[in-house]
Amino acid sequence: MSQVLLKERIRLRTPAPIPRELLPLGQILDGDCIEAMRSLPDACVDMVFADPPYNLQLGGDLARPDGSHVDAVTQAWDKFDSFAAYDRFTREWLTEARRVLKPDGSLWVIGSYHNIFRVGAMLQDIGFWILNDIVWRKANPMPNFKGTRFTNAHETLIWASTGEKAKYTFNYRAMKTLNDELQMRSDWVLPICGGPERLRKDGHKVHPTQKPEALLYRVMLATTEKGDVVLDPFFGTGTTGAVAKRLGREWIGCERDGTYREAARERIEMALPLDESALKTMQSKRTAPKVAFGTLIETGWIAPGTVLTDRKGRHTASVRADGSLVSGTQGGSIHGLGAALQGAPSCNGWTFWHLQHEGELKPIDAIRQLYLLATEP
Amino acid sequence: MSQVLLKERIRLRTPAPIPRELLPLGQILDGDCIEAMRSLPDACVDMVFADPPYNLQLGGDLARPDGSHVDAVTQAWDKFDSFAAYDRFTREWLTEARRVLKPDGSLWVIGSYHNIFRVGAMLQDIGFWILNDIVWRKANPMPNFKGTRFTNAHETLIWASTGEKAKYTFNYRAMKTLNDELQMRSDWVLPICGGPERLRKDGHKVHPTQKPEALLYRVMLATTEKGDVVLDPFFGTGTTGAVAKRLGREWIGCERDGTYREAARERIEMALPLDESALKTMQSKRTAPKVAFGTLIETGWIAPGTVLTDRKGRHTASVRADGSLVSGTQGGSIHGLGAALQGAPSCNGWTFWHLQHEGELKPIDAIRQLYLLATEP
DNA sequence: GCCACAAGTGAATCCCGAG
DNA sequence: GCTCGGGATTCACTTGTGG
Repeated sequence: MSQVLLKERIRLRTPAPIPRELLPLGQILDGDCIEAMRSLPDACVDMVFADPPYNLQLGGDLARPDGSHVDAVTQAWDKFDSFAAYDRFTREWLTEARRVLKPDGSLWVIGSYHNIFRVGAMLQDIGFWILNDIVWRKANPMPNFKGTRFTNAHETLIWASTGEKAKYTFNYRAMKTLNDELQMRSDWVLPICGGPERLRKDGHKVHPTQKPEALLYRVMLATTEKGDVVLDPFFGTGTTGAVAKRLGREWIGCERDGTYREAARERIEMALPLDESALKTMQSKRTAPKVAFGTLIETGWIAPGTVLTDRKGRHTASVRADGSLVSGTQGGSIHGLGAALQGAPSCNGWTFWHLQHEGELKPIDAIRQLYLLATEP
Repeated sequence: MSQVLLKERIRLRTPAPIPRELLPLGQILDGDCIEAMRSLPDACVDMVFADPPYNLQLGGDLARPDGSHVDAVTQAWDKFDSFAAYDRFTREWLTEARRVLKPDGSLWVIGSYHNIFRVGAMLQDIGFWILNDIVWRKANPMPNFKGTRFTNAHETLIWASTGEKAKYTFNYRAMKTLNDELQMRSDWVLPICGGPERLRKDGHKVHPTQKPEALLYRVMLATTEKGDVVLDPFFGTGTTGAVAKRLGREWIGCERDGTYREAARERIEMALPLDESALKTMQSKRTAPKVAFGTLIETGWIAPGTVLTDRKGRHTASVRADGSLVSGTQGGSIHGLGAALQGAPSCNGWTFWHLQHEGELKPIDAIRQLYLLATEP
């Protein structure tokens, strides 16, 4: 590593990235997820997707420390014990998840009303910063047979960054495209996992709570980049792995049940990765190559002296050779002058300023689009 | 009282009911809700509906893309120093709510991801038993203006009994009728409170977070009987009181803000019948299922990489992972790219684009029909 | 009166890289 | 850490205005 780069890393307190070959990519770690995660280095994964047990009877993990028998009379206290035990378990795996996450990574957890409130409160306590709660609205839920409550027709996911100020990945444009050019909302309507997707053996479900691949597809497409590493501490039959493989993401799983591990391996083996061109998604302007207004002047797409107006013709300005605008005695960048004339704190000059083009009044952003199209490789 | 009844009460440890004239029915108690609730006897109300502060923790100002200013919740009542302070507050009012609830009564709380996980965990800790979590899917939520997250399009309600073995009221039949003879689900689509229902004074909303009457209507119709007493510790402008009056329930409110109390009194006095549109909304069928093209990709009905053509095979395009299409150097949504390739101002991509399906060239709309058929409840 | 169009608004944890 | 400034970013619905 060059001295310059090394110094830069030290200055930014950014640890060197973990070499990929040191990570168990594409592997299902055997055993308890907390132990398994402890075998991973700090800050090595880009996303954690967790589908923890919902119920409070978690067997070995949640046995009382002293192994004492619970008397039926003390049932109320037992509940408190169960919640406390579940909370301890939750704190432990969330803490490990936080440790292995890169600072700019994010966490997803899915749960139902039995556990999601405890998980959500705990992850806030630990320092995660909730970005959204997402409702998976099941298109075809199981009815409430006894007619005693509302049909439980949804599950809740929490998406959280590693802290209030932390950066995170959100592929806004891809989500908007996926949702017919409307912003993707926090409620997702998706069918439950059934049909050929549902893993079965001898006519029985292999896993009781197999999640639909569509759910993981949206999660990963929204909040990871191609090549990112996704960790699933409750791997089950490997939905996370299968979708990661399809979408060109790396994955690591933890699962202590051998039957699930075996089913997951087989399944992921069969999954087909998408090819490069299909994986490309609509990119936002933020990540698109930047074009300065001055470039349009230099390259002759807009001539110096051109008169720009706002959409209503209330303000006019003239383009100068250096790409600045002048309006009366005021001058400035397309953004600065637009803001000044409106008395606004800020202004996107690209959409504020218009010009006559082919008989129509068009925002100068349209000219930029033409330029981009023409110079596209 | 007969000896038999008295013995029965003793056996069931059921205290004699509180005489109604000792309760402040139809009154808004002035002051802090915890103090106000302490003035009520034990086990005297059938339902508590609570809309506590959400502890939003908002940052600076937020502007819309057009530069206008978003009117945020900046009231002092939503400010807490820390999660710990919020938790203390939550524990106190929940404890009082539990005390004043009859054993067979139930609790409703509404919140957002900022607070609902803490409230949910706390009420479980205190001994409440969650019966359902309900998602209020807003028909018209505020968008995410900066494109940084999923549009926060829902709020969460928790419905809980006083304990695991407690009885509770659930009017199954009424809910099924309200939902066009289908079981009422845990996700409710309702518009936010606006229009003539929204209380305004001098052109400004009286309360920043007034809840729609349709929401309270469904809550009360589902989980109380006529004549039941409903307590709202965070009464605000009295949506709970207005709906209770409409539905023949008794109500008690707590509110420390005089302006809110005054507005609530006036409003409940008027007891305007729910207007036609609100009623219609409440009783309408679920919204027609809308399927985005992206959903067909996520759910595997159309694979990324699939080649689409128009009916005559003049144009071809390839499907990408986010549901966008790419044709040569051009990309876009099914509608946008269709329009661009034809040089048309607009295009219905669903009927324009076709694919080979079972040996025939079919419009992609046919696949959407198959998907709808398969996921129909 | 009606239609077309413009303007306003709702519980919101709402930018980010360069220097 | 900070500031500075370029420039990216909205959906459904209601109300008001002008013709």
